[in-house]
Amino acid sequence: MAIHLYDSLERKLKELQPAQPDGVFRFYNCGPTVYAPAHIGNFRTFVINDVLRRLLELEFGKDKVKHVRNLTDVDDRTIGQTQVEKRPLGEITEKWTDLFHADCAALNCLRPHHEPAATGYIKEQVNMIEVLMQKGHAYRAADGSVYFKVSSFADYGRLSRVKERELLVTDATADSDHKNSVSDFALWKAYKPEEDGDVKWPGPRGAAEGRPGWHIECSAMSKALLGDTIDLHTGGEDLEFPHHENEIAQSECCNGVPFSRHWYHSKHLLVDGTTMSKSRGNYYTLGDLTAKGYSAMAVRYALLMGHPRKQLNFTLNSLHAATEALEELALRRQALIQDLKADPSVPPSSRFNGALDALRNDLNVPAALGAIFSQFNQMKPSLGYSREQASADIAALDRVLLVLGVDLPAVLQHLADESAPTEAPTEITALADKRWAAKQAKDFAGADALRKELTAAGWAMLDGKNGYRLERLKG
RNA sequence: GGCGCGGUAGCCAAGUGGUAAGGCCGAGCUCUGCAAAAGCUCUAUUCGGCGGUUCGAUUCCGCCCCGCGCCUCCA
Repeated sequence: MAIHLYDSLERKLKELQPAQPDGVFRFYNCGPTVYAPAHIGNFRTFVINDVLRRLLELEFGKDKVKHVRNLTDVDDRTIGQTQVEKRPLGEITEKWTDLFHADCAALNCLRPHHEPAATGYIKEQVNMIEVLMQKGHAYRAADGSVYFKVSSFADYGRLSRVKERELLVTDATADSDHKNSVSDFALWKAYKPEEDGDVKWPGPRGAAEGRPGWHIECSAMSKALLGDTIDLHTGGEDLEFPHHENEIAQSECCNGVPFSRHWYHSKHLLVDGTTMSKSRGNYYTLGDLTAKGYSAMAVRYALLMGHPRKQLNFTLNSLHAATEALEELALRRQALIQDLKADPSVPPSSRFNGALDALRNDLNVPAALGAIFSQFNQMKPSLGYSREQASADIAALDRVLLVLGVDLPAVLQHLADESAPTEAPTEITALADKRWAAKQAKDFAGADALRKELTAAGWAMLDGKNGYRLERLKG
């Protein structure tokens, strides 16, 4: 079964295949703007793209996928942050890039093969703008900025059906600076000393010094790293318009060939049934969640619980469900291996092919998870489940979990860290010792009374054969 | 106003023209003095409402109600 993915441009499921004769699948995923910590909504998109990349690698081979994801390190927001923090742009973007990478690693996202930063490709962007100006698709405005002339590209609006829209004229659009038309968008922004600090580069021929507009970076970096026509371009639903619409216009007018053969947009994450916002108090970063004791792997799993093309409602409740589901999987896989002496390094069975096919079918992750559990629930060391079967089945499980990027050892590690004996205060250990003694003396009434005291004090006493463990009660 | 999406058990969430995956929560049982752990089992006659098409619709069509997202620099 081949991989089929919904194409936002043609609005139908299409098979994914590399176009180039080298058989390498080229895909570009719009990355973060590094001016603040990324939130879990951002990560839903990146995790989905990570699963897609892993699936492509399974399908075409590990060395047959080229994944590029950019870092937007110069734009209104990053520059705005230099004013807030009173630090140079580079320091700020480096700081947030580092955190982004740490979060990605914790979420078990593979590093893209290339992660170009916009400031590293100024020359390529300037070149592209110059070509667009030469071809009459762009013009210099009075202040030295350069704008793309939307009316020069007949196909404009095909992706987002923008022509069918009534553009809402906001202050931002009405304040068209020096644009000839509200639809035109900036390719190059002339330097404004009062806003831009020392952020500026020499501009395209005939333009003022300044900085690139947002959209051009993806066009230029995609061209530089993947070529004029790529196999797939992805991003969050919000990027469909104007960002991707503008990218198509720039790239196709510059290169004269189709920009991307396939477009894919994942839907946004909702939190508590509505869009995330700081004022609503439903805005989470990965750090916010891990600080509450949840594992990053559980967050990844929770972000994968819904279909990528449907808004997913994330709640602390669903994160708890994710945590429990993952632990169940990890613990039972481990128990199977131990009980049956299974060896997962054998060739995989076909047991989880249904889950894999669900992924190949438009990245239906929730269906895949359902298939995983219903199959996994049948892997019981009861009647006739042999070591050989278990080995091959677990190998198959591991393969599909690898595609999902679900790292079970990390789950077990988190579990171990969590239940590591926490230092109990001496009065608690004294109570526990007393209870243990009472129990040994078969004074069960006394033991129960002491357990109650411990519970009231917030501690659970877990009896073993030869001793006990104390665990802090949650909540 | 425009574009688009969705309403499936307490929560999250797949799905199909032929009669509802899965996870969480909850319940019962077994097993251990108790507790925990583990094991077993159960948990939507029903898919927002009303019509229509059909032998048959949650799945197709129409209308209505409700919710959500996006609409020039937010993944």
